[in-house]
Amino acid sequence: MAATSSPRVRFAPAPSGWLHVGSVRTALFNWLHARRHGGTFIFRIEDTDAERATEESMNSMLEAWTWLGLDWDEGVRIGGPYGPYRQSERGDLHRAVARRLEEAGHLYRDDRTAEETQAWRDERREAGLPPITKRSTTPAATGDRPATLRLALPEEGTITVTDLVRGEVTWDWAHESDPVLVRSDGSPTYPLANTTDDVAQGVTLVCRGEDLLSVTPRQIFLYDLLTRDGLIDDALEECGLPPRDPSWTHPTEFAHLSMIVGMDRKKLSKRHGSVAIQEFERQGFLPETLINYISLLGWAPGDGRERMDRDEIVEAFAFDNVGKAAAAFDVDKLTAFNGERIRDLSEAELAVRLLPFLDGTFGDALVTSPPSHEQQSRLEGLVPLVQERMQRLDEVQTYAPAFFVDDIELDPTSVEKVLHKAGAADALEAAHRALSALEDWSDAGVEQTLRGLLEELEMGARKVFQPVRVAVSGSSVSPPLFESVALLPRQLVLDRIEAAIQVAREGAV
RNA sequence: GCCCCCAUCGUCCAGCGGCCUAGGAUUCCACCCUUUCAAGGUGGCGACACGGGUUCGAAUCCCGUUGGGGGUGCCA
Repeated sequence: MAATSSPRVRFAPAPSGWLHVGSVRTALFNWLHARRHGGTFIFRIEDTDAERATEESMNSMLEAWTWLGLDWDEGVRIGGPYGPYRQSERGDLHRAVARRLEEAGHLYRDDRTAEETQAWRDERREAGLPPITKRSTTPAATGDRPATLRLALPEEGTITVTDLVRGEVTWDWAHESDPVLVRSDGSPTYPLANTTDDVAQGVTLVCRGEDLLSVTPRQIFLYDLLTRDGLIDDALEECGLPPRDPSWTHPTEFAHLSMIVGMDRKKLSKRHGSVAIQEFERQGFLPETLINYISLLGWAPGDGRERMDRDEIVEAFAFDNVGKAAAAFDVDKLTAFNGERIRDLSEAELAVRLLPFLDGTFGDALVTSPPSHEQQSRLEGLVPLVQERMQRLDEVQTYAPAFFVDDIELDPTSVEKVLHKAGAADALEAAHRALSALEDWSDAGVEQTLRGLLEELEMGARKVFQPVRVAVSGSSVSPPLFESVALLPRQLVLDRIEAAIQVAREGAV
């Protein structure tokens, strides 16, 4: 059937905390697979744990995903034909499914409290026995206290899953503990909700983190129960939810992605610097850099390409070339990629991207929001001067003050190293005189004038240009000198040189 | 403890039995360019975890060891 050839995949995060790089990698690979094969990418929110799920977290995840320039075809906010897409709004369905499963004899009641179960597990472990809960060894519920509903998994035999990245993996049912599907308070758990929704929404391929690999056997077992005898369809109808497409079965393909770790091979965490996507935005990483870099964590197109845009990645993506080993997140390489991408931007585009780092959105406000005409043209003049010396957009903040603030502070080290050296005051006085008289206030004009000083003073370029650089930019490290001078108003440049002459004289005494 | 997964330069990947004296990227170092810092160019350092097999031949296949990771929840 034609309908089944079009994949349906989902990204289904639990909304607690921020979206971080590990989740983005999982979501991205799902998205890539959908786009590569003309499929559907579903953004579902799994907020069954009322204790941890927050609205704020959900919103920030959606924002981060959007910032990355990615979209979704069905899901929260935009809806779709198989909603709702927030699990908390599908509780009726999950309960209806549980009731039918129980009626069919697949579930059993376990009325031990969480504490009792935990104590039992500890005992088993101490005795060197596996703490596996099975129907045959669980004491019958008495009926007079709240009980959980557990799914009765097979007691023996094996199950083999063919994973797209891991190959064949086999488990022994005897080692699989019966999962709780319904808590003693009647609320559905992840194993129930996740599985039910995958089936109800026609998911064809499940791509997620390796941490969920061990959960796959019970999930497949459940998929089977749900689709057998139209159980899911009856439950859907009972709850007044949209029916499934008749061609759907249940997820048949799995892809478990390895973890992303820090450079120390430990689980990625705050200790490794940024993990939240918004943090990268704030630091001046381009969304396209993140997409490119993250796509290369555990995957490569196979032809040696590394710098790729989104469409190129979509075209080359395949689970066949996804690696099994955990990948370390290398900020240095990400940063190098980012620098290259910044250089690839047009000057106009870079100016737009730089604005949030100048208007106070991120960091100090050096320009008004929106910028004045004067500020805008100054920015446009600044862009070509800084473009090739930035790895991250936020670095513009080290260069920008000299161009947007009248009073600059002179860097003490630069003063010491440059202004307090013999000849500095002479060079500055000569520069002041020459620039005062300059008629053509342009890159070429300034260059010609300042170069002319070299012969006149019989001094080396370094001896002449460095003092002027410190005077005008405030530091011995700055964008190109002539262009910087030409970009500023003459009077401002002359004032700065004059101020620097005072400093140079003081140091010489 | 038990179950499962993983293992090529510091890091990310290529390699899928002979093309490998192991290739690219990144990092680091050197040199060139240069008025600073960059960018750019050139070159260099740097890895098949270990031990057994299989084979004419192994980074590639099998077994074991070691080392990492995940799971073992009324979290997801």
